[in-house]
Amino acid sequence: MQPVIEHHWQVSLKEAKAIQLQLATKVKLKPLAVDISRICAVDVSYGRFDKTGYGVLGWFEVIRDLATKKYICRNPQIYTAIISIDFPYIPGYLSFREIPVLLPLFEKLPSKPDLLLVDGAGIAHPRGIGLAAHLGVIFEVPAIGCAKSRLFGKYEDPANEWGAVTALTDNEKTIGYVLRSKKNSRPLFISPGHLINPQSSAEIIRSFCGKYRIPEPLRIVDLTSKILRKNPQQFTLISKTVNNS
DNA sequence: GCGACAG
DNA sequence: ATCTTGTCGC
Repeated sequence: MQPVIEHHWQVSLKEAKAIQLQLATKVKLKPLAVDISRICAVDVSYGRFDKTGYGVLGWFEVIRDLATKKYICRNPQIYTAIISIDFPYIPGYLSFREIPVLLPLFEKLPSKPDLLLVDGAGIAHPRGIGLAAHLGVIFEVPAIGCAKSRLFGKYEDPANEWGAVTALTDNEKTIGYVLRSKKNSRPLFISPGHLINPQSSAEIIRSFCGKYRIPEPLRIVDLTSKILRKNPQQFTLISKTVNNS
């Protein structure tokens, strides 16, 4: 799986902004059928003091439980890479920090997934192109952004009950949903990334949530990235581009 | 100028 | 994101 759209990653803030404005025009929102069968989830964790990025891409086969309407993940395939990150963390520019770490992982995928789940914003972003939207557009694949906190948009707190949702808006326009994926836990901020709409995004993420706040596929890659950071020697890396130390 | 601010 | 022990709620 190769990007359909290529651009430089080592850019200035100004160039990064220009790239985002250009890519934002390519985002397409549309309903997505819920009978997805192959999905990907990605996440990146960081080194304590150095600029090391620990990227994880999980490939899962999913089936939907007819009774509970929840998705169940099967045959997980985990891809990992350890790559030096040079772009700083600047709210609104997370893509330029994390995507370079994930690119070598996507290269190894035999085919496109039906859906990509991302730990970050979709279109609920100052320029409408958060990490999930950026990935969706350059790979031309349906994507959903599932962030643990708000980056952009207005909302009211959803009721403190599993599954409660409220709209995430921008000038009265719904750009995503705030979902209480677990009682007594902070809600999730869901927004479409590409080739899906706000409603489908929230429905699908909700169907991936069980007893934990984070939906299963994202929780698995998140936990894996932390294990990778602590114990990299137990993994077969797709790529390793970092200073020896 | 001040506050907000995914990971 | 990362650091970090106990502790409150389900």
